[in-house]
Amino acid sequence: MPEISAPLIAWYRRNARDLPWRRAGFGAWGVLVSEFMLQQTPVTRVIPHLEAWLARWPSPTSLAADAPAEAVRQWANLGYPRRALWLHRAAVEIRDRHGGIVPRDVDALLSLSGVGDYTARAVAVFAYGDRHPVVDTNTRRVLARAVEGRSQPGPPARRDLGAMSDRLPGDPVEAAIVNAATMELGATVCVARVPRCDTCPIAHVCAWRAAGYPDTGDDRRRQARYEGSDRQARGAVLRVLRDASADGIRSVELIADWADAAQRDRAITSLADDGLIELIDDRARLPQ
DNA sequence: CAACCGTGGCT
DNA sequence: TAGCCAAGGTT
Repeated sequence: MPEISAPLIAWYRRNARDLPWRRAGFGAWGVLVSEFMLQQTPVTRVIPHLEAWLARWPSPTSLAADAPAEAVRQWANLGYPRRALWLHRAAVEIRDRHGGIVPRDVDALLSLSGVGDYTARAVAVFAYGDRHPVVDTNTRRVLARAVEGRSQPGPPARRDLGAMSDRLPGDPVEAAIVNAATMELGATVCVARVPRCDTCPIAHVCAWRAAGYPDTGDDRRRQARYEGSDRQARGAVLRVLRDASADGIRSVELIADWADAAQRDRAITSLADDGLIELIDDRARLPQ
């Protein structure tokens, strides 16, 4: 496969979106918060929440000083609210184990709650400028097409990290740009549904294009239906408690009119198991 | 490894 | 409209 770094870097310099976390001096805490919010949530939805979050909690220690309930409430309707809980836990861990400074070491980052392979390396690379492969769903789609000649990536695998690492320049600054540019290309040009190959800076070396854009199938798992799901019930419970006072409300009044009573009970107990709500006597509330 | 975990916009 | 998709992580 020919060199793709040079055209990617040139393209990125001209076409990168102006995103808050790309501003100079945005800070490792801001990058970490942004990466939590960006897990499975579109950029356009994240930006206003990110700015409100950082205005309220400009440091890990400021967040750690508040109750988890405040994090869950501030998270609002961003989705996957356990990310709010994990981000709060990570802030406590950063305060207690790292002197309030977001760690730079990948293994230290990986040990934080809610931080996995992607987020750990994204912080190390984009906040600190170190040289690591950063592999997200965009990266995997770009590599699947440009390198493997497939229409869609397979399920995430550990070897994706090595595959990306192999094509990073040796210079950490350039490597960081290639990481960001590959993600950006996947997010804006080499998109999942209708790719814009006519404007792609690496079309001339794309294996998928060379093969005539074959439909190689899609072995990704389909998302479970949301309507009528336990997740929907959990979301409804949590929405009520976010809007309630700190005392919460009586458990029997939680989405009392939910059609499936067994599902309602499952939602409440599983949320309590997850630590997203507390059940005290006959009441339910966010975790204090 | 597969299942599970929210929410909203887009086609 | 119903399904797809989104800067993933944990169990």
